[in-house]
Amino acid sequence: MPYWLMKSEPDEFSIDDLARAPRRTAPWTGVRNYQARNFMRDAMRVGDGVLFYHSSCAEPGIAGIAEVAREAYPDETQFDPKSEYYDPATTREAPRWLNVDVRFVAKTRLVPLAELRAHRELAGMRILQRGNRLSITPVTPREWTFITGRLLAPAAKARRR
DNA sequence: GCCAACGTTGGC
DNA sequence: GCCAACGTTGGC
Repeated sequence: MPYWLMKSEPDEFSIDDLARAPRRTAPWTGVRNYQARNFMRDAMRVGDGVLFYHSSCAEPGIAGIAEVAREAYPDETQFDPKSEYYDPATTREAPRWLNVDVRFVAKTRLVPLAELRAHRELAGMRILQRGNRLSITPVTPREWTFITGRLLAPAAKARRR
């Protein structure tokens, strides 16, 4: 199953906001980058795993786990002149921007960027590459397993001893 | 606030 | 289609 990392500025929409959302589900609106949009449109499927990443904040890093709850459909904010994501160039007939819905799975400890960088196993992650700015990036099954199984479950590891 | 990196725009 | 200028992202 495919896995993803999705960035959000916690001041705008945090893992806590997702946990408090009705049915713990929210539309991932505001993506205005074609590569990120295409991931949603072409590859994201219901049930895909999502690492919820907090960016542009005091403590950037992975803050929780979510899952794709609905496949891509037109992003309403592109039609709303009052929205900061308004796009006057798009139309209802041919919407340019899409969003998926994301459902809360778990809040985790904050795994800081520096910690991700410290592990060889994660060296290939898109988020760690120089100049990476994509707000949605694929995560390999290996990376997913390493992060969710090892970085996020120290208790389970301790029990095994 | 700085700055590197990258995407987009628009003139030609 | 090229490419310089400009805007944005995001860590520090």
